[in-house]
Amino acid sequence: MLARAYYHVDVPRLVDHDQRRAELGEAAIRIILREGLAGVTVRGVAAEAGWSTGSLRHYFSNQHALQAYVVQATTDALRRRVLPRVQRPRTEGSVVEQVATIVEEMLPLDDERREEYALWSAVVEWERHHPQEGGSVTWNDQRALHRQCVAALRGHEPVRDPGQATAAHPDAEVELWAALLHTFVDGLASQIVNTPGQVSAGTAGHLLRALLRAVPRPDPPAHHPQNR
Amino acid sequence: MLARAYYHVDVPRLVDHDQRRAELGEAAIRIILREGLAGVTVRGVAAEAGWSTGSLRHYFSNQHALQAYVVQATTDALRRRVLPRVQRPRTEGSVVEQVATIVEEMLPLDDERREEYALWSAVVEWERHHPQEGGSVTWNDQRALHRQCVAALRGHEPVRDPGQATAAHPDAEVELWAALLHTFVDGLASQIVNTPGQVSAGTAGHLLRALLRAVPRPDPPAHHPQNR
DNA sequence: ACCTTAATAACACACCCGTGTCAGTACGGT
DNA sequence: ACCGTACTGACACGGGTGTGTTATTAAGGT
Repeated sequence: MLARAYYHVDVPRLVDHDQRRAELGEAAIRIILREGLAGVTVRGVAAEAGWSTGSLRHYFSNQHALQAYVVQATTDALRRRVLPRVQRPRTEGSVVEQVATIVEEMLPLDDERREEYALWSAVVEWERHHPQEGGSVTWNDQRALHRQCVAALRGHEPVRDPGQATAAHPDAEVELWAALLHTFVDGLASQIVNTPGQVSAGTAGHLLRALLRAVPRPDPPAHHPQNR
Repeated sequence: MLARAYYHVDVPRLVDHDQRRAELGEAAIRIILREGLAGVTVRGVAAEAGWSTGSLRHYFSNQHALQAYVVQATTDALRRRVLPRVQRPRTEGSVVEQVATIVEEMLPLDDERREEYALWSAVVEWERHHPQEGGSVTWNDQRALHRQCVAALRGHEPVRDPGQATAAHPDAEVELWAALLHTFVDGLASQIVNTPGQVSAGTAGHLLRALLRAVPRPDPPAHHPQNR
């Protein structure tokens, strides 16, 4: 018995657990988009993946474990999808337009980004109902996007002289405007999804650019140079 | 038979239906605050009010009818509670401070306003899942608050000369800043409830006042005149 | 070739839900 | 005093859910 156990221990026999869990995650994401995170039930996910509940319970002992994994997998997938788009280098157009295109990558302006936003909202909702002592995970991503906005707003300073621009715009003020922008983006996203007929994608773009134009700059340009 | 029906028709016999429905509404509101709108079940509300499901179904034939009534009652209650606070006349402090106190009446900064915001979110969520052809009801309230912000921002113009201020600040620009403020408030509320440890009431107040100070004015004051 | 064991699937149990039905109760008009 | 009717509460049915148990299957090491 002991000798035999020595041979068999730690040998995954048939299937790749991680791959199976990934399949489950994809099925669960489809359900989240269809019915929300509350629709992620043991039976429902198993049926969506074409399994039985018993098989699913071999990989996730609890509904809680299942949902926790799905939240984690969704967060990772969103990071892989959204971050490259946000961090894509931008050189064309005015600075206002550059920052606007960065921010618009995060807004639910078309079906693809609406899906991403719905998944993101599900993750945030999960974290709100299951606060963990290690702090919020999504808030770290929020801060990453926050830093992205900071970097973009630094580019908002006079482009000719990037060396001493920090004197005109101290870090504190840039941080403040990044925080304002961050909050404004959350509000825009909230309005777009909550009042679909009232705030359209075009309206959101106009509001966003209007706010960006109001960011104080050392060099006041002509009247409407960055308009279109 | 016909003669008797003539005497009995339209005579409510024992209880006041409206009052009973109001009792139900209060019980349902307690459940919404505890478990969300999805927790408003026929059985749950009846138990919360101390009734049986059969009695409840005498007043609401469906769960849908129950929830629709609860949403309507909640909307009315919120209007009665929040609007007077928002529309309270403000004369003291700088204009930035006046507008800030107006906006802060709508933010979930303490337990009372957190409750109101939770109820409001439940109503918005209901309207998102049950769009009605008559347009959004809550959007009308949003627009009322929007107009309140417009009026407040008009006061943001030079106080000495309210007559010709409309020339310096045309209506379009005031409308734009009111919309920006409206969106910003939504984002602030969203951040406060979604990331409780990260955006405190004080942070929200600072961000709000920073944005308000950035509203362009014809008369640039001294460096930090309205700071405290 | 056999046998252990992971993997799977089916079922059972208890709970909660919406909804329908129906018998009992109490009030108000006659 | 009586009777109809609004009101009330209890139960039943069908469906869904989480979770635990158990039998069946198949693969891999010996």
